[in-house]
Amino acid sequence: MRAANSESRRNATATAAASGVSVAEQAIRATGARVTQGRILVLEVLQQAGRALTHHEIEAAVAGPLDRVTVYRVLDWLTREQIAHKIPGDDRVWRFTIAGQKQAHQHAHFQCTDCSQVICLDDVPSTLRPRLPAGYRSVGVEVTVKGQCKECVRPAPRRARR
Amino acid sequence: MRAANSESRRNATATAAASGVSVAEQAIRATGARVTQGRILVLEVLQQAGRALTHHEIEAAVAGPLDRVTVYRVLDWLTREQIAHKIPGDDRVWRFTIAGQKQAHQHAHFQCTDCSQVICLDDVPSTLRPRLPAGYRSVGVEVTVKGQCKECVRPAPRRARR
DNA sequence: TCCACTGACGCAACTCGATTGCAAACCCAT
DNA sequence: ATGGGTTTGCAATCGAGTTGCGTCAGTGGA
Repeated sequence: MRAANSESRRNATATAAASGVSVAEQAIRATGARVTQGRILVLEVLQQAGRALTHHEIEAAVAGPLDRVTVYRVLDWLTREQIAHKIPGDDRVWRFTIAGQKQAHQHAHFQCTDCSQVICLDDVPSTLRPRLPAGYRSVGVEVTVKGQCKECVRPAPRRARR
Repeated sequence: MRAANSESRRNATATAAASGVSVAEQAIRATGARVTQGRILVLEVLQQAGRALTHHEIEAAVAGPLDRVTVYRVLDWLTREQIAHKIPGDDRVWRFTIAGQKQAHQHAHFQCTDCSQVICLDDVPSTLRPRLPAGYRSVGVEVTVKGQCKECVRPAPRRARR
């Protein structure tokens, strides 16, 4: 996962390569907050992953320069800025993805019951609106599909877990 | 036999007093496994709570005789037997409810963003079936409504959290 | 370009829900 | 009642996430 990074990052950010400024950096600068190495690195990792990543995975992908706690804090900040999205899983571990634009309050995820991996699902029936008891206020709806991912459908399940 | 739930639950105490055997005990006996004090007590607590309870709340409700670890193990067993339902929350704490009959694979919860309390929602649009990537297998769908509960809608939010 | 200010970082210690190992206690079929 | 397989209680442990604090570095002004 590490080795592929710099390569694909260059591709994914063609415009950035031209301007010398990555899309990640632009997104961070747009918030008005400080643009730091940690924020750039973590955001780039998230942007390249096609799925939700755990803190562990992110830390490993960033590989080296960033402290464990810093990764936590950056992720927390990204979540507060609504650049990233924090997902609770069945293994008591947070997972993070870049937050799409449309996904604001209606979002769907798939979580594998075997390896706990989480991916985002795009097409959600946005008409979903369960009835709440009187006095309750709905802010958003999360839909999580449980099942087995492509790898885990086959005989030998991946043993990931965390 | 397992699910004598809904209506008889209200009279659980009375029934138990009359017959000497609680609905909880009956449900446990129906599994074929051992009927122990711990299992009976925990299940009764769950049956009487109208909402999802944390391990802490259950331990407190059982009040005394049961070890912390035993409560964990009983809850784990109840979940495996599908008598109870284990819900991941936004505060990294498991919550448990008695599992209804119909709710097997389609289930909805409400979780308060302020106090983290979880309640079960009954009427879920069972037509919900998001499209998965090729090779993925769906087992069930969980719908979680985020928002504020009756208490937390008002000015002063409850400070529960864990 | 330099400087000062403030927010971010790194490190270490800590929290707390949950899990595990093992001996003793318990349930229940015989 | 009894044997033996399950459960329980206790203590130790795990691990994701958090906090406190001194230092470092991005940023805006001189």
